[in-house]
Amino acid sequence: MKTPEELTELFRSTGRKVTAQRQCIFRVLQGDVTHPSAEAVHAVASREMETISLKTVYQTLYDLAELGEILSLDVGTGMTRFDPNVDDPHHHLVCRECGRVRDLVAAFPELQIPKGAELGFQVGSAEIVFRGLCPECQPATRTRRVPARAAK
Amino acid sequence: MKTPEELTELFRSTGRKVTAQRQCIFRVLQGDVTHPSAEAVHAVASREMETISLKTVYQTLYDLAELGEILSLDVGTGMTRFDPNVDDPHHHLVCRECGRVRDLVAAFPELQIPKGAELGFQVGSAEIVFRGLCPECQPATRTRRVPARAAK
DNA sequence: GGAGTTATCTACAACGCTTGTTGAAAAACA
DNA sequence: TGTTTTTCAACAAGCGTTGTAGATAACTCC
Repeated sequence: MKTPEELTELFRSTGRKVTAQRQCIFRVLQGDVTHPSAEAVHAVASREMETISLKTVYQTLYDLAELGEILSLDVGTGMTRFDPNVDDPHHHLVCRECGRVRDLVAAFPELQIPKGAELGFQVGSAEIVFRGLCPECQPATRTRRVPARAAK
Repeated sequence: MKTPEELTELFRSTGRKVTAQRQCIFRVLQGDVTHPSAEAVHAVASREMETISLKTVYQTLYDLAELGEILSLDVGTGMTRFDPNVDDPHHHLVCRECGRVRDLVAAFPELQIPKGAELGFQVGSAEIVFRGLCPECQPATRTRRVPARAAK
């Protein structure tokens, strides 16, 4: 995601108006690595602007996603999460206990679909969700392995 | 997923009662590869039992998922999809136009998380969603490639 | 800097998917 | 068949999200 100042420019240059609410949201997202939900963004923004409405947050997040400045994700936690990191190609780690989401910065160019298995689909991208336990939700001991198998 | 007869057994042996509605749902799911939503299952079941309620469908799907006979998936199409294929380890192809979902039967054992990139997560599984266009939604020409890169 | 134009704001209501509640009905077991 | 217990259908409500309204603020052009 660009800086709040650059986003101000970008919004203006694409015919969008720049409001205090929007700049507040830019600031909230800046450097956020928690993949907040709209509600979470709203909660933080509210600390600075008590009257900001959830609808405004949704609208601005939608605009940012349309401009390619953030990603909207559905990782199965029940609500859309937003990711300001659009520069590093990455996938996601999702805690199956608390729903915490973190970026896993890595490309997997070796991901080859076996011939014929694509069933006629014209595949454009692949998203990987790694499920497990975040540091806070882990019991005492800790091991590490990645059996890339079936879904949820 | 087991056969309707085996599911009947399984339900009884786990203290669940077997009703006509449930057996109807077993039959609807049997061999379904379209990853139907609860609504879709309900629509098909309704053709056989006009009065079957959506709630009953949800409840039965939930039971089947609990018994490990089906998988419930969230692939970002706005509603939970259900997959009776729990025997083959597989991932999913999702059409970004129509939301169609198909199984991609393949394991990717080469999916290694770079050291340190897991941020302390204890990773247990990986789900891959391949996004693209299904045969029905494709324009005339057709190419094939899999740049496994960033998310949605 | 001010008036006009246009987008955005808040507040509110409604949406789609899913789940809780209820009394009635049906399955299991004797 | 009678008794117990689960499940049923119908209804309403919950959640995250989106539509609508008039009021307000940002931008443009003078």
